[in-house]
Amino acid sequence: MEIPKTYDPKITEDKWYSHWLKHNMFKSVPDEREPYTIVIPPPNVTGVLHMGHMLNNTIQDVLIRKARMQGKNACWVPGTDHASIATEAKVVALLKEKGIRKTDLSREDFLKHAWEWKNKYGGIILKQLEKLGASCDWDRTRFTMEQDLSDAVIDVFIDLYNKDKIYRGVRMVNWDPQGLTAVSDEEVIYKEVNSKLYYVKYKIEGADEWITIATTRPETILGDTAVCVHPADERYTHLKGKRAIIPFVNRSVPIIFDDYITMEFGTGALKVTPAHDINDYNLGVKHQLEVIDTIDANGKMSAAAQFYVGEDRFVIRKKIAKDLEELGQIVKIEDIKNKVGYSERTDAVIEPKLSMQWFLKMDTLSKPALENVLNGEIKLIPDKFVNTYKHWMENVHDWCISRQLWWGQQIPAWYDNKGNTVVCKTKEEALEKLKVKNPSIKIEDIKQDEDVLDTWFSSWLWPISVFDGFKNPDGKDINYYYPTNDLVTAPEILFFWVARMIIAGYEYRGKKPFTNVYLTGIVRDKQGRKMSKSLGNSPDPIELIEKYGADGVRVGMLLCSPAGNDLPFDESTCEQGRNFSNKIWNAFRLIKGWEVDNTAKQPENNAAAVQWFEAKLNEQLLVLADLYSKYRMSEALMTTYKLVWDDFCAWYLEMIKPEYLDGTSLPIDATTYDATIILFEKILKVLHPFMPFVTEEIWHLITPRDEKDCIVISTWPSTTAESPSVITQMNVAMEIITTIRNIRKQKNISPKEKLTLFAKINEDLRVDKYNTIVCKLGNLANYEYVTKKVDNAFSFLLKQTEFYVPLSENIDVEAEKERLQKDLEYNLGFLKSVQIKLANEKFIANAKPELLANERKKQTDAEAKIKAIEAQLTELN
RNA sequence: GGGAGCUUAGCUCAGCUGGUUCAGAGCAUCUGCCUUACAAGCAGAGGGUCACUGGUUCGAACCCAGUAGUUCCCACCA
Repeated sequence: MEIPKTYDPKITEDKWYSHWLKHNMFKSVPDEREPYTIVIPPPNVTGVLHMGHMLNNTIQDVLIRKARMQGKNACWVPGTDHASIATEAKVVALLKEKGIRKTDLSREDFLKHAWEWKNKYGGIILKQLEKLGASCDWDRTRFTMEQDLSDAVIDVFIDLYNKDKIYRGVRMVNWDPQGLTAVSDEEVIYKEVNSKLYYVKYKIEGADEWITIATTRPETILGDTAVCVHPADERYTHLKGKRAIIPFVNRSVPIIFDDYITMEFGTGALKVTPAHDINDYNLGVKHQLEVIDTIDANGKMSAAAQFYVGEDRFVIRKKIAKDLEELGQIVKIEDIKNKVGYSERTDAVIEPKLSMQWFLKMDTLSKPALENVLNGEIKLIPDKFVNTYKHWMENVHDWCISRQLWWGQQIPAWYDNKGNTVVCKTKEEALEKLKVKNPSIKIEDIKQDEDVLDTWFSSWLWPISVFDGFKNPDGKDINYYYPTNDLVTAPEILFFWVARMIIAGYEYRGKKPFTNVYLTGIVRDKQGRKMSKSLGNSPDPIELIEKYGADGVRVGMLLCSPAGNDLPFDESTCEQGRNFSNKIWNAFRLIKGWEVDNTAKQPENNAAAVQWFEAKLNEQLLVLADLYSKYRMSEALMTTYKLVWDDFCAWYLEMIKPEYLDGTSLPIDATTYDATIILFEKILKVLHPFMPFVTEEIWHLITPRDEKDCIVISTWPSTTAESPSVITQMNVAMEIITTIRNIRKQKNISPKEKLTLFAKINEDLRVDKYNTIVCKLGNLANYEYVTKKVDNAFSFLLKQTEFYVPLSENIDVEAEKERLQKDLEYNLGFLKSVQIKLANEKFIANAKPELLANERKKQTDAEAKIKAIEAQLTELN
């Protein structure tokens, strides 16, 4: 059979993925083995795969595949998040296209549309993960709004309410005027923007005097209920007890004094709008100011504003400034930079707004979550994030958990017609409970709270709820898989999600939810910008897979992604990944093409090569184990890459490759061939977590196998004791080969021209079994030992052995001398530096004994080498 | 405003508790090869005052201080 020259991912990827699924190779059920568990950070159900997911899920897949091969019961739980605000916004937009307004629909009808949408499009992202090769146990796919998970959310809410950790109250919250809901502090992103600072003068009541305030938000003037200055500010002390007149509305408001004011800012006088600024609100509470809510939920001026009613606050900002100017009340306008909060989900400017919301008290809940990260029970990788985590957890605010949306878990709070509230699961229960306070109540009088819970209030339970830990707290699954092992996620959601999962884990299982948190970097473009849909700078991962193959893209992503460092993504690394797939493919093609001689005895050089590569592989497996244990994924990949490309392909295969005679290939002896197959299969296994498809394809082509005998469930190669001498001996042979190649290059000798090599070597240093290898890879006709110098030959020195390569052309004696002289100087310098060290009493006194011994050895080695060079030089003269 | 991190070759990064003349890897570059596994390849080579300044030390890319640049997190300055 003719094997194609290049590896074609298109004909292998779908084939193997469905094969794996067909044979349930990703499936996990509890058994006697040690579990290894990862729960996926559930992507938004509205999402499509982006580069961040690619990175994230590639890492998870590498970890899970490796664990599976190491004999653990690997379980990767996939799923999606209902993402209430994002999904609701999407459905609202979709309905709008059809000419339907959300307000025209009942809650039930809207939810019907939303579920329809979810059922139709909600699975896209999971399908895309299959393209990447993600080895999730798809039978365990969960959705944060499916029945069991929603039940868990509601139970937890009720439980926390009963524990007095949840309360309801009117607070200043972050209002998203586009999403029409409150959002939590964490969902507000502050950006620095260019603004204008308007200096506006207010008339002092009953006096021919004005006070000038400075504001960036003139549109809130209509809601002003005071002017505030610092008590120590002498400019304003005479205004004690006076009142100011608010423009347009002509409202008389008190001038109050509070040391909250920064006298240096603006004019030192602040307009106070308790309804639309958190600081002003606090001042209002303190000084018992009236609260006038002049901006409605949509960010438009409300009736209470009296003027500009129904117009957008930003339109009004300009208009009001112009109108004030006409009134002669604008003193000046300055350009300033300030920070404005934007909604994480809708990117609308956040409006501080007073409203009735539900909150979760975080102070005591967060304690164990902080402790157990600080004491290393839960590890953050890289650990620099511990600081950030600590800071957040120590300053954590109460969590606003209610959202004015329909898509999500509706808050299980029930109200009667007399202002009574109960929290419980069903309306019927609520009726019973309310009857206590309100005996005449009928079920029709009971209304459920309209709000739903923050999405994160469901996803913080994810590691428990995916295993039915709430429905069945003593169940087999939860007890077996929980705590999970590794969580792989982006640092952006460390507080949103990771911290809260830890809190929930301790609160509801009394145990951590996971042991290691691997925080990936953020994928950026070449200019360092974050990849995002709005910037359009993110390549489509699926297109990349089409172009380079899933294995190529996986390698490309991982090559440049140390934990926690941002990843400047460049498509060229995917190209490197694709080339690597091809390299492996061609190694297979070479081996597969050999003719095997079952009777031939294994030549000594082949035995040496096999022995060497076994040692090398063993050595690198130990390196890999160490790197994996430290979650150094890109280094583990690079180590694998070099092992395969350099050691296996460039050296080992070249060493044992049968020679060609008269246009036909000689057969290879069966011993070497069999050993090579075994080694190659080990190589494939080591590669498999990174490159599942190409390795599976070759796995089946290199050896005929049962269809159930897949590399996915093969066993990770074991290691033995190290044999460093084999490696160092071969290193010498390799060095000789490289030097000969170097000489060819320098002297312009064709690689085809056979050379002869003479070595003036000590008997005890000779290891003859490598000589044939040297001859083969150096393309030598002869390799002979001599006892004295060879004339008219290029010479070089390795490990105190002189080598000579006789050349047809005459040796340029002067050039040789010069080269040797340089070499001599280098070694003299080196010797000197060692001698200085050894002459230093303090060094002798302080250095570790093994270091000292090493230095002494260096000294004798250098001396010997110098002698050898000097001898060569005198011979030349 | 507070805090954390980063700065090593053209690019992306290693360099563990200071100790080989210590400055490394991959990619890119350059040179020579269409050598029957692979030009998506082979062989070879060149590239860096380890951001800057000072200190500690027998010895500093590594420890300390300061400076500059840069990234991120937190915070209610109108």
